[in-house]
Amino acid sequence: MNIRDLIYLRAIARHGHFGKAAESCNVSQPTLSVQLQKLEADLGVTLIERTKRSAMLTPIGDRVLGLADDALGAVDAIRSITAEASDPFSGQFRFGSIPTISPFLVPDVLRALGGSFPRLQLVFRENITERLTEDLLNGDLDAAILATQPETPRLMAIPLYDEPLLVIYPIGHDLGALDHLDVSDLPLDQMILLSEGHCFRDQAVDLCRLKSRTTLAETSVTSLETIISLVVAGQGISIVPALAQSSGWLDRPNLGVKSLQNANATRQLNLTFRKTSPRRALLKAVAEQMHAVLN
Amino acid sequence: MNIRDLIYLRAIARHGHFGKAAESCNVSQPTLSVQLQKLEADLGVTLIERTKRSAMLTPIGDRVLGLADDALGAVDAIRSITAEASDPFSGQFRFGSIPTISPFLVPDVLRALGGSFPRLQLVFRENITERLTEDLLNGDLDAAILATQPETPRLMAIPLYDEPLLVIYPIGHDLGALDHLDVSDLPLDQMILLSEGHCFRDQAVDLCRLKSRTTLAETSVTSLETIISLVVAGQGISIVPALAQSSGWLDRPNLGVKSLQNANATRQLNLTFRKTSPRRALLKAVAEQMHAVLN
DNA sequence: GAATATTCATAGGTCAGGCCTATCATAATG
DNA sequence: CATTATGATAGGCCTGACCTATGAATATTC
Repeated sequence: MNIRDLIYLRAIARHGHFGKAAESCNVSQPTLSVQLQKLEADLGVTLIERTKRSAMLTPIGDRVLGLADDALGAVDAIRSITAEASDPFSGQFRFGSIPTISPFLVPDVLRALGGSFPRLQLVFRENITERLTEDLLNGDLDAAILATQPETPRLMAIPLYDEPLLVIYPIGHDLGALDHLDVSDLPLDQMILLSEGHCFRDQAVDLCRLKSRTTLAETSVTSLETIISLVVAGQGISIVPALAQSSGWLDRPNLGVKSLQNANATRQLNLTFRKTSPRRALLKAVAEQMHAVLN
Repeated sequence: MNIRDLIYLRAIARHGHFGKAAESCNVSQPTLSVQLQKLEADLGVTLIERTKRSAMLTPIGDRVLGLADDALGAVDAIRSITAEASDPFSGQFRFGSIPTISPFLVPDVLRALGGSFPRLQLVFRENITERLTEDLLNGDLDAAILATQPETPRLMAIPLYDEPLLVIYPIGHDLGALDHLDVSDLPLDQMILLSEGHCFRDQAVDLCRLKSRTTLAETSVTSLETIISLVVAGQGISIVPALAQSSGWLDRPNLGVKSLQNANATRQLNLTFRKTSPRRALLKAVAEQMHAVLN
């Protein structure tokens, strides 16, 4: 059986005439004649009763036609939705980012993407790198803004922004007296960090361990907001991404902010997605939009 | 697009693997690879995201698959109902007969057909010849038991029974005294006939006019039952088909019954159907059953 | 009722396209 | 780094869908 055969059947039933049906299908009359015979032979029943006067459906032919209409309807629906979706800048775009990026970035990014890609239906999801990576790999996510390089060759990343890391401390802290700040100057025992699982914690740890093996303070929390509050309250110092400052999160009384001189005191934000993703054009355009927002 | 393509898509989606999907479809892997590419090119979208690890559906691919399942379900249903219907002795059998036959014949015929063709769903309809013929021609009826020969070459008839015509009269009527009755003996002015439109009226008229042009009595009614009652009540005489007697309808006190000697005092019952009907085998078998019931 | 028209079926030939085997490129695995 | 697994590509074969030309049977017309 063939979709074409069902179309032919429908045409013959509608016109009650092989010749006119053939014309409506843009084929010759013998074609329809032969194809319908094959369909009938295939199914083992007579679908059309031929008269010199009219070609009319048999009862079973009528039931088959009803089902054929169902099938053809589904096929039309396939053509219809794929025609819409053939625009690469339409449909759902499901992306995520990590908690140390989303609060500073997502409002602007959503606004920018919504403006540039009006036919795109944006779905955003926040999670830690590990979970976002899983979702990327199993296809539940189209892209993610991450601060780490992909660990599997199945993912690839487009760089978005080299983000400096800043030290924050309570006003009156010794750090306030230093002109040029280096990682080695930081009192690691006063450091407040995010809890395990946040890549930003790992990055802070890596950065500090470069210069010192002193154990870090045990205090660990689950959001930058809490960390800032703790520092403001004089409970310790911390490292935060520069976007927090440009977003105004660090404009708090009693909070000192200093940049680090170390060359590697940055994290690289990137747009990560499956290397095999069929939406490369869209991803590239999205990355450009994000780059524009960030730089 | 092609039904096969949708089957391939479904197989690839189910197995997540071109090779296994190909095996399940009994084709080679390159076949699936190429056919899916063609389908994607045809629709203008990527349906499957290929990885060395797994072939997974894109979001649009998933929606297409859902519709493909609908289409394939309808196709399966077509195969299913046609497989059942390929038995020529199954499905609906819609037949009719005229009012001067049905009361004597239909109960026995329904019983006989029901016993011989248990998978046949019998639908019976009573009407006058003209309406039954219309229904036959437009396909609303598979066959009809008629007492007239088809007037159009599009219909054909299998003879079932040569039914004698009988004269009925009230006991005490002059006719009771005659040994051998001929049409010419009948007092036409006392004749009670069915109303216009009933073929049996026309046949009675034809039969009588052969011998006489005397006008017939104006009394005309719409059922044999009423005619018999009128004759019993002494209102006149009439002609009835022999089946009425074998069915016991004429076993009434005060009713005399005599056969006619004329050679043409019969009507021929036949099974009429479209010459183009695809159910010739069934019709032949049905006619044989009816013949057996009648003879 | 013979001639003409209409309609579906058949025949033969052409060509696209679906399928195969063989092979390649790339990625996962040990 | 070698091996295995997987999907893509190439080239050739062959089915089958399509066309034109024609036939057979029925309708219509004069």
